Amino acid sequence: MRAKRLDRANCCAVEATLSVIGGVWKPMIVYHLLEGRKRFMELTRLIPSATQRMITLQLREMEADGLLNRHVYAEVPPKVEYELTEFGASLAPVLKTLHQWGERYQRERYGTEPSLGCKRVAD
Amino acid sequence: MRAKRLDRANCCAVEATLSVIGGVWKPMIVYHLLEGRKRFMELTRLIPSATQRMITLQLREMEADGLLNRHVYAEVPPKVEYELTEFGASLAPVLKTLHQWGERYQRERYGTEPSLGCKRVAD
DNA sequence: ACCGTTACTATCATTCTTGTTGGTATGGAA
DNA sequence: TTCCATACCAACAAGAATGATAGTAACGGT
Repeated sequence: MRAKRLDRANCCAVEATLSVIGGVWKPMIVYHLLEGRKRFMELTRLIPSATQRMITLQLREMEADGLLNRHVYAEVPPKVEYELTEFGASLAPVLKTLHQWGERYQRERYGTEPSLGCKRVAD
Repeated sequence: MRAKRLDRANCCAVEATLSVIGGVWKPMIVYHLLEGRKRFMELTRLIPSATQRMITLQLREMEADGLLNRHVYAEVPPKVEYELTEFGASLAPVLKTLHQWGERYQRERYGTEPSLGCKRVAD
């Protein structure tokens, strides 16, 4: 990823995309948010392999990239919801492409059957 | 990328693909090899921002993933050529998809014109 | 009165990734 | 004869990403 010293504006467009959805969690976050807006805690429960800290950091970056909006409710305990923008939702076909190639890779290299649970992406 | 502790065989297919072409250099290597087989030194000159060490490491991983073949000539000074497999070449449409989304991202977020030099991917 | 809940932030420790440097063998050029 | 070129590898250093842990405020439930 090395997002730090990458010039997103002028690098190759392929790199730009990878800097936006590369990594392990951003695709998962997008995937879950394609279902609808979700609270922070919901996301952490949907992605138990990620720490809260990571989810927070990824959400911040995605917000800065215009992929999602943050809806803060002035309540206690706090309530914050995240929702994909139209732009963020436009990643769906990109994820689909990545998913299809990945399935071929897993089949040819490992003889693995595609894992379930990515229905929104696979369709 | 954190390739280390990722189970490529059983993880989500999206992750699998990202583990194979994620990062800054693998897409560039694939891109240049789509033009035809190339020697090691050619690649380092085509991708001057990467150190030789990185190119070597990336090539090794890509070979292990079945994306390319290594042709070693028993000569001195050494001569080694790298060539995409059919499987590796099947990444072209994936790169294209990433490239197209990246262009939109750069246009909408930064008003940047698409950078030249990715013709083989852009078509 | 006490505890759990939420959506974080801040700090440190650990692990991963990348860079830097130096070395190798030998044939051909200068 | 000395130097360069090639395709690396090994060792160490620096830098970046991630994990673990603790803390916050105020409300509802027991």
